[in-house]
Amino acid sequence: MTRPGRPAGPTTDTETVVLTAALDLLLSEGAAALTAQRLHQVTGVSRSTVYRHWPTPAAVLAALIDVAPTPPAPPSGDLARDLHAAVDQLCDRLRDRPVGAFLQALIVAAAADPSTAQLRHRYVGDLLTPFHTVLRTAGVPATDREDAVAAIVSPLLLDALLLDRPAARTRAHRIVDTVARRLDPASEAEPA
Amino acid sequence: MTRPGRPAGPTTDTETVVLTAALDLLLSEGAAALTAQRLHQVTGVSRSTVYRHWPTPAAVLAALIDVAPTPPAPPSGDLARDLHAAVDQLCDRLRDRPVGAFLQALIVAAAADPSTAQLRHRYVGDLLTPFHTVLRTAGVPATDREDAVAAIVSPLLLDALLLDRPAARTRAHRIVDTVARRLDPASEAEPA
Amino acid sequence: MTRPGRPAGPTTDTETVVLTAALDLLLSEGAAALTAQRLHQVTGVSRSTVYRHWPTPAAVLAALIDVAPTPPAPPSGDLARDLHAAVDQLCDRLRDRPVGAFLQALIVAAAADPSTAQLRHRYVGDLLTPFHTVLRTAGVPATDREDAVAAIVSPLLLDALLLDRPAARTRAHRIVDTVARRLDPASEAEPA
Amino acid sequence: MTRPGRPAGPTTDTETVVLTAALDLLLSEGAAALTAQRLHQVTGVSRSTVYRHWPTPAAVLAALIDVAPTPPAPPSGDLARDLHAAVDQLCDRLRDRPVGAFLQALIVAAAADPSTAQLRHRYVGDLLTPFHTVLRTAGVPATDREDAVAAIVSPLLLDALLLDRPAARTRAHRIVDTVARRLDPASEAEPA
DNA sequence: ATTTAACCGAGACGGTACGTCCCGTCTTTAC
DNA sequence: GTAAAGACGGGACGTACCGTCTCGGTTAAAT
Repeated sequence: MTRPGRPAGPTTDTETVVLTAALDLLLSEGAAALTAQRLHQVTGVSRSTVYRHWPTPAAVLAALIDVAPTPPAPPSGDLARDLHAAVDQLCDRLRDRPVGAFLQALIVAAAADPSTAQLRHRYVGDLLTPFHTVLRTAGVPATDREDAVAAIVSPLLLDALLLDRPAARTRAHRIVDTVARRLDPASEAEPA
Repeated sequence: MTRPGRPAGPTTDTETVVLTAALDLLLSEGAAALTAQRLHQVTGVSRSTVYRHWPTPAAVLAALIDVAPTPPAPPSGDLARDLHAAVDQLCDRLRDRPVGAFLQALIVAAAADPSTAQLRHRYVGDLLTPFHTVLRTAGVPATDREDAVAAIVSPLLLDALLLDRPAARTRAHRIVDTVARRLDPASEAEPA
Repeated sequence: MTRPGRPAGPTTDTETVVLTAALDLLLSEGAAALTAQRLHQVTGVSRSTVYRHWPTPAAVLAALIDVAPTPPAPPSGDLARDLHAAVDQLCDRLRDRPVGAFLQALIVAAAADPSTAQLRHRYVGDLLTPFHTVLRTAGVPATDREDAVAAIVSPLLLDALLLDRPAARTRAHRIVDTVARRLDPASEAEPA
Repeated sequence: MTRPGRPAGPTTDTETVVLTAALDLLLSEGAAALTAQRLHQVTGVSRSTVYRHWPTPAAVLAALIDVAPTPPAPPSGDLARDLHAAVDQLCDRLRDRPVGAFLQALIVAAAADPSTAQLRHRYVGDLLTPFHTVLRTAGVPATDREDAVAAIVSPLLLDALLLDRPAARTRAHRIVDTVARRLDPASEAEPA
């Protein structure tokens, strides 16, 4: 990583600075704040520079999402325990990480730039992946898998997206119990 | 004590003209198009007049929602049949009526005007009401009711909101079957 | 064809109410405040009514000027005394009455409505009339009369119009002395 | 400690273009035309840019006045001749240059922005300066000086301001004769 | 007493200007 | 080659007036 030319200067990594501030902005002011103008005001980085790196607010959003990728899924155990673990992890991310803000931002961005839809689909897919993995590993057939994932995850996302309330973790665990009991009657798991 | 002069009230049917166009705009261009400017361009109604009637885009949205109220709930039968009916009705509304667009618009509007959240909560509540009614009539306890409604409705809303695909009607019916079988083992209803 | 209607004129004293308020407005806020809107706010008289009576702000101004006509000139005496009296009267009007405000208003109004110029010329003429009368009575020839009136009156108007300071009464009297001494060397009048 | 980047300063001659057009506008349409909107229509320069340079019409007016400064006073000779020269110069400026329009504009501007008064006082002062200089050089005491300047200049300004007629040059010269004869009886100058 | 028209109030409507803000592009300069 | 500074055109925004219009209520005069 040799930088040509410019010998002096602290060479602050502009992208890091801006993206960090962008994340703060997204969480504090919402998706509409991811503007070149706004980022300039917050970071001091010149407006021209911001435009050069990310020509559109959607690009900033995409960069943000790429920067904070989904952490690897839990190893594995039996069906019920793994589902509970995945629920806990998703609830944690909905609480601590900007997953909710990301989802809202992805909808808001699509209002101005329809091409964002693809990014949104990918992001939702990433959120669902752990659950699909667990169920597929347990040998659940595709249709049942779809239904189960939908019944478990959708309510959590809806809480964050439409009702502005923390993810109903215990309700999600109850639904997991129901699902697990139906798909794998042998295991009579207890809620976490 | 009647004061002289002409009583209040808009003489013309400006509101009708604008709201009709607003609905078209919302469906064709999304929530960001519900601007006074845009409505003026589309309807020919003066920008001042649009502002006079609805000072903010959120007001237009609210008026639109009030104009298209939830149709009355179905009469009643047994649990499974009523749930299936409610699912069908919701899927129809998601397909024919701008429920999906409304939901997206309500999120977009909240980005600029946080006071829209209340409107959004009310709207989602109205969507859930039929299901709650059916389950309460059948004597299902509150907690189970919450879980059931969440498991049934959330996936449908999420399809419209995040994945831009038509409501997965058959999956919803399968989930209704599961739920109904668990809550009311007597009925062994088949999917419609 | 005798109609049994009500063929009378304006019954109420709306005009009085509005014009009184208009005068106050002119003095307190300047010529730009003589708006139908503003008069409505101040008087409570409906905007429509104001428009009905005076279609344009210039009309209000004209009505105001007609309402406050120049009081009759002083009877007469010798040249110097009469000139001093006229100066005093003009200074009083510049101080107490809205002559200064009228002049400014007449210039401001002309910016929006060039037809006001005629009104302005008439008004200035009325202000000069007493001086011309006095000098003509004293037998001063036309050219000298013009010069004398200009030298005496113009500085007073300029103070009010351009320099926003009270009329320099004593200076005016000094100029009158100079003029009178030159035009009528017999009279060695003392300043008032 | 030179910071990187391009230093300030408008690259193009936008200001020249706009101010030239502004002068034309002032003379052809009056003070009320010195609007950002109007300047944009006339010059093609964007409205934003006009606002960026002169946030208020009064600023445009001030810039115009600064652009056309008073030319240097005449060298000097005896009292009467210098006064006649100053009168001629002022009459020329009232005829050729927009002094009359400036004065009207300064009054109109004050109607919307009282802070313009200061600018107006300064401008009138500049107009009077040559006369004061001449008289002071000739040793005329302060009070007489004030009277003389007022008697000579005020009629000229009033013609331009209130009566919309060309400056009465010959009358001004007659008044100068009278004044000079009184202040400096040695010189029995004839009108130029 | 009834008619009749002048007067007035309330306000909807289209239109225009205002001043502010943001956006995206560009050029020029400095490192 | 990258960053900073900022001028510029363009456009939307929300507000404020303006002038016109219609509608409805009141009232004073003339029959």
